[in-house]
Amino acid sequence: MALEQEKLVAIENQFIMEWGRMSSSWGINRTMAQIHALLLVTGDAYSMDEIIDRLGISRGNASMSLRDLMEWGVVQRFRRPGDRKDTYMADDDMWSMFAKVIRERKRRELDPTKSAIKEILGHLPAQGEAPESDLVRNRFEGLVGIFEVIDLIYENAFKNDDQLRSAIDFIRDNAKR
Amino acid sequence: MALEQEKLVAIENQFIMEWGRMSSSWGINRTMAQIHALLLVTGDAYSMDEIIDRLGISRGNASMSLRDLMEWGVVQRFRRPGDRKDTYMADDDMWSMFAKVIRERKRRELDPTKSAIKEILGHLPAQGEAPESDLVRNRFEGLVGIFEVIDLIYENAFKNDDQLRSAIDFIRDNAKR
DNA sequence: CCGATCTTTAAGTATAGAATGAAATCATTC
DNA sequence: GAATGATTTCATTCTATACTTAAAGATCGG
Repeated sequence: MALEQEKLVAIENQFIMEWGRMSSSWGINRTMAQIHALLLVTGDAYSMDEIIDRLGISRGNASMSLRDLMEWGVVQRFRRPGDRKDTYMADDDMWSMFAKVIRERKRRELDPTKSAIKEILGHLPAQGEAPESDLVRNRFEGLVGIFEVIDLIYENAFKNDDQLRSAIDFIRDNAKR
Repeated sequence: MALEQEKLVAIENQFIMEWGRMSSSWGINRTMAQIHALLLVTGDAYSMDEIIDRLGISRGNASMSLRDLMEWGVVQRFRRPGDRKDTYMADDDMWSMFAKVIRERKRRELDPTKSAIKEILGHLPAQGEAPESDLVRNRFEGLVGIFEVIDLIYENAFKNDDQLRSAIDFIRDNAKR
C-alpha cells in the first residue's frame, strides 16, 4: 500500500514535469503549469506549504504563481473555519479549465495585438490615395481578418462553458459523417 | 515621395516589433516572427543581407531563423538565374500561413505531450484495480479527451488549406444566424 | 489590539534560450 | 580548379525572465 502510494506519486510527478515542459513552450510560466498540473491531476486541496514541498519551489514563487492561477480562474482558494492556512484547489472540470486558459490568453496576448494592428493600419494612407502603400494595406487587412475570425471562434466556442460543450459536440457529430 | 516611403517603412517597422512581441509571448522565437512579419506585410522578396540590415540582426541568427521558417513552410527561398544571392519570400496567403503555423506547432509541441500522457496513463493500475489511483486515472483520461478533441478540430480545420477555408466559412455562416 | 501565522513584495540571482561572430562549408563564376 | 562570394555552423556571449530570499505586510484567533 505504501509502495503503491509511492508509485502513484511518481507517476503524478512525471505528468507534472511533462505538463510544465509543454506549457513553457507555449509561453506559460513553468511553475504555474506545474502547480496547476498537481492540483488538476490529483484533485486534492493543497496548502501552500504542501505545494512548496512537493514541487521544491520557493514560497515567493508559489505565492505569485497561485495568485496568477486564481486570476485566470482555474484555481480557487479556500479556508476552513477555525483554520489559519489557506488551501488551493483546481477546477475539477477539465473543459472548463481549458476554456478559461484560452479566454485568458486571448484577452491578454491577442486582443492587444489586434488593437495595435488596427491602430497601425489607421496611420496608413487611405485605399487608393498612395499607390505604394496599397499592397501593405491589403496585407494588414488580411491580418485583421485573421483576428476577426479568432474573435468569431471565441464568441462561438470559448465565451462560456456551455458554448464550448456544444461546439465540441457539434464537431464530434460532424466528424462522424 | 521619399518622405512617404520613409513613413511607410516606419509603419512597417512598428508592426514588425509588435508581431515579434506577441509571438514571443506564445513561445515563438522573436527573430523568426520579425523576419516573417517583414516578408509578410511588405510582400517583397528580400536577400539575407537586406533582412540583416532592416532588422539589425546577425548573419547567424538570420540564417537559422530563415531555415526554421522554411521548415515550417511559411517562407520560400528563390534564386534568380545568374544570381549569387538567395532571396526569401513569404506565402502571400495569410490563411495558409496561419494554418501552417498551427499545424507545425501542434506536431512539435502538442503531439509529443499527448503521447507522453498516454504513456504515463499506461503505467497506472487498471480501472478498479487500485481504488486510490482511480481518481487520478479519471483526470488523466479527461486530459486525453482534450487532446482528442484538438485532434478532431485539427482534422476538420487545419489539415489543409481547403478545410481551413470551409471551416471558416461555416463559422461565419453560423455566426450570422 | 497583540502576537502568531501566513502571504506578498521587491531586490538580487540564476538559468534557459536567443543572438553573435568567426571559422568552415558550400556554390558559382571565370 | 582556384578565387570569390554566400551561407551555415557552433562555441561563446548575452539577455529576458523565472526564481529565490528576506523583510514587510495582512489576517485572524485570542
